[in-house]
Formats: sequence, C-alpha cells, structure tokens
Amino acid sequence: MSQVFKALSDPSRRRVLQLLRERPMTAGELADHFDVSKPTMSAHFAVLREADLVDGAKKGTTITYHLKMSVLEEALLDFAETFGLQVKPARRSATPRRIARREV
Amino acid sequence: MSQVFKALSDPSRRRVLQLLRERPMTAGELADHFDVSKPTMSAHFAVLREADLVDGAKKGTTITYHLKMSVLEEALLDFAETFGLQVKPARRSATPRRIARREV
DNA sequence: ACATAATTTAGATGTTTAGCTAAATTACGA
DNA sequence: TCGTAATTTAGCTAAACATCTAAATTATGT
Repeated sequence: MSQVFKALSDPSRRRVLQLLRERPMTAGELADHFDVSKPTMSAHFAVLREADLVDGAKKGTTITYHLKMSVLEEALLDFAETFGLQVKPARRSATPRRIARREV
Repeated sequence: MSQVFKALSDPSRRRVLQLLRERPMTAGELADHFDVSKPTMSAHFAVLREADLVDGAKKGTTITYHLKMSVLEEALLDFAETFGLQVKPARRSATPRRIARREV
C-alpha cells in the first residue's frame, strides 16, 4: 500500500495512469507526453510496476503498458475503508468516444 | 495532491491519521504509539500538516492534533473521480458508539 | 525566578529519489 | 549481418527523506 501511495505521489506518474485509462500505450507513446528524458520515464514506469499499478507486455521491440485498474481500486478501497469511506465504480463518462472493441 | 499522497506513503503517518480518527490527540500521546523518537514523530506531523491532513491546536505546553477528515476525503475524491471512481462516506462501523442517522 | 514538561529546531548521517547523458540490450527489416 | 528503433541499465549529481541525539523554546507550577 505504501508503494501505491508513493507511486501516486508524483504528478507524472498519476498522469501516466490517467493516460493508460484511455487505452494501453507503449513506453514511447507515453514518454512523448512528457518533457523529461526517456530514461527518466522508464524509471517512473518501474515505480508503477513495483506498485503493481501497471503491467508491461513486451512485443517485439516495444513494451505496451496497461493500467491495472483493479489494483488501483483495491488499494484505494482498502485504505478508504479504514476511514469509513466507500470507493466504488461510478459514472461511465470517462471513456466515451468509441465503443470499445475488446478482445474476446 | 502530491503532498497528500506523499504523506500517505508512510505507514507511520497513515497510522497517525488512523489514531486521530478516533479522537484528537496530543503530539506526545501520538508519539507514544510509535517506536521512533519524538523528533522523528514531530517531522511526521510536519509532513501531515503540510499536506493539510491534520491541524494542531496549541494549548499551554501541549499541541493537540486533529484529523482534517474533509481534506482527506476531498483529496481521495478528486483523485478517484479522474478514474471514474466514487468516494463517499460509508457505513459508520468504525465509529460505532452512536447510531448513524442517515440523512435523505 | 527556577525546575520541569512538551514539543520543536538544529545538525548530522545514511538512504532514496528524480533527473541527466551515455551505453547496453533486444528485436526487426533490408 | 548491419543498421536502426525502442527501451532499459549504468553511472552520476543534487535534493529530499527518515532517523538519531542534543539543544532551544515555551508554558506551568512552586
């Protein structure tokens, strides 16, 4: 849990998670959204991986990261619970553009 | 928001918040729950103060800290919102002394 | 005014972090 | 096999962090 919060304590890393919310993206695609060097982004990815908030699928020369939403939810939930707060899925409006054609 | 998550990334600090959930406590009382030195705890309090998660009322020679629950809630809420999650007050089971009167 | 209690500040040390550039790794395609 | 692309590892620096002991601060009670 500490690692999740540590991961979330950096704005770039929160933004990465945000971006991954829309769709999985490669390390390079993600890095393009930021002003820092790729090695720096790579380190951020490592922190997110250690917190188990993302996982990366290597395919050829690229690595596609995807958000482990359930892990994020669970961490928030576990923490919030100890404060008498409830966390749960809410409105669906944050991925509205296209109907997801998900793999079956 | 980064400061809130940073504050939450340390187990001792989370525990402090937890303790303050039950009732306000003085720095000394809080420190007695931990194995580290008082100056160390004082530094933890400072981090929590900077995140605006607690505030300390000086009375005579003691400082009584209390949890700013609404700030914690708000931070969690703002963050969760960007992930399509909802945070809200839940069951009252952690402060069970009185029966909750659920407002409609 | 003094001793005591509660807390923080100062100053030191070792560890972690975020950032950089340069180099290594790995896979692909010609 | 060679060159290129994508990503990470290595090695560095500077700043931040967690921790300690010792000292300073502030208020209280006698």
